[in-house]
Amino acid sequence: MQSKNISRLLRALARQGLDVQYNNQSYSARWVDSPDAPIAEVLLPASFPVEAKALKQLANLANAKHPKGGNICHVCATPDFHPGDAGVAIGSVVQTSGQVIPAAVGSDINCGMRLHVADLSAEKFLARRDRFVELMKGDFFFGKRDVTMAARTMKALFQDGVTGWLDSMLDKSTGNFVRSDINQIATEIDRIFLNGSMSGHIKWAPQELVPESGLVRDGGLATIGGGNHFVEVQWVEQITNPKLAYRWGVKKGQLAFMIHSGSRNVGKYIGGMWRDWARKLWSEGLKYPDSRLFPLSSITHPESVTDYLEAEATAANYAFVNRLLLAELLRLRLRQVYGDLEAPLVYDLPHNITLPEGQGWVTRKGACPAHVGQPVIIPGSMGTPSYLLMGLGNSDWCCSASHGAGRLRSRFDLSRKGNRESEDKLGLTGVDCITLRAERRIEEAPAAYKPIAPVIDVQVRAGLVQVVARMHPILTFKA
DNA sequence: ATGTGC
Repeated sequence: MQSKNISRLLRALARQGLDVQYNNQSYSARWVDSPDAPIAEVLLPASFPVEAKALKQLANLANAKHPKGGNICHVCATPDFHPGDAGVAIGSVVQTSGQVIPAAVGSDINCGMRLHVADLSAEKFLARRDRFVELMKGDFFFGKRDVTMAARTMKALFQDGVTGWLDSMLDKSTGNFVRSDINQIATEIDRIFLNGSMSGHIKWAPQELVPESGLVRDGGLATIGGGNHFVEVQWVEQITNPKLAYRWGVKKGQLAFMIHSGSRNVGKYIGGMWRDWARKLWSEGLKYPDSRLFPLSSITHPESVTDYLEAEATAANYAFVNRLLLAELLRLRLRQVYGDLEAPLVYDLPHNITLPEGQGWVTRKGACPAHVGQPVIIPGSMGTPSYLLMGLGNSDWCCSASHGAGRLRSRFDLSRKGNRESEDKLGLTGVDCITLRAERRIEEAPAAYKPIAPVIDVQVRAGLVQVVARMHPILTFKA
């Protein structure tokens, strides 16, 4: 089944010291001169292209054992596998003990997905689409927003995520939330991974966002962000597992609202800070790794690992609240345009995060946790379906699933060549995408991504996930 | 990923 191109690629990699084999829907990769490193595996259909850069990055990750303590236990990658800018491939999952690798998460801390549904037909939605778009434009059309928030609320959300934010919205004298719509948010907390609350600390947050008292002007909360991030209105076109779908509140014909966003500038700030610190900690008589991956050892520097995890959690908390507030904007406008709709949360889960699992940690970069029975949300693109699935907790793949279809063509390639390609060739025919930046529509066109169906299919066949429902895009908002 | 950039 392998094409000549792939065979040629594997031979070229072998000459560079990277042993890559393909069988049974997966590549295995290992640097020949590192026989003790675990063999990295990539789940990928034979018909899909694979890039040398991404394979090298994954083998480097398997090679990122801390020389003075710590272990790489397991490295794998999901079918949305493609090269990353910072030396770690998107779709990588690494299980470690005695060490964590800040670069394996990077800057986009707690990038994740959130899904709501509403009892509203596509027909009724489209009848007032223009009014809805007009209102959402006002909400979304700026990369920055000036949210004015009490400093104590900001502090609470950095330290405790959604729980902290809810606590700060409580009127202590009456025991009620300051606004009645917050009641619904509180009842939905069990539908957020880790309840949207991790152990963070304000000392890791950008200083200007955590004054002692007063008000904070924040430009990141309740904004979508760039790249592949979006807010999308979809239609539930197929239910594959009715029992689970009903249990999770999803029905055929409903409208779905999907949010893909992360920790914005906070993750950039904290991720960048720790990328630099990990490198500095490394310079204590150790040879610099060529891969630019600098693991922190919990054996030689235990405080560095607890500090990093606390810092990562601080950004993760911000991301959970960011998605929550984006969803509240959506619900507000839906109610304004379509009347009293509940639009309940189905699930919110991170796909860029380090979690304690097994004897150590699992770091996923562009990969969803997919533990047994857990809801998993995998978006396609603005012109192709997205999926709601259930995790099967497959330990061969570190209990993970892909976070999307995976990029096929770079943003740069599309901004340079895409503008000269036809709408049809870009897969944009019939796509309703609202964005102020025309190039975003090109860079994020369906042709930028792998076809989602085989990506889902290979994960179902390999026993990572089970499909619960499929949603078709109606309207996409890009920043 | 980031109001970015070969």
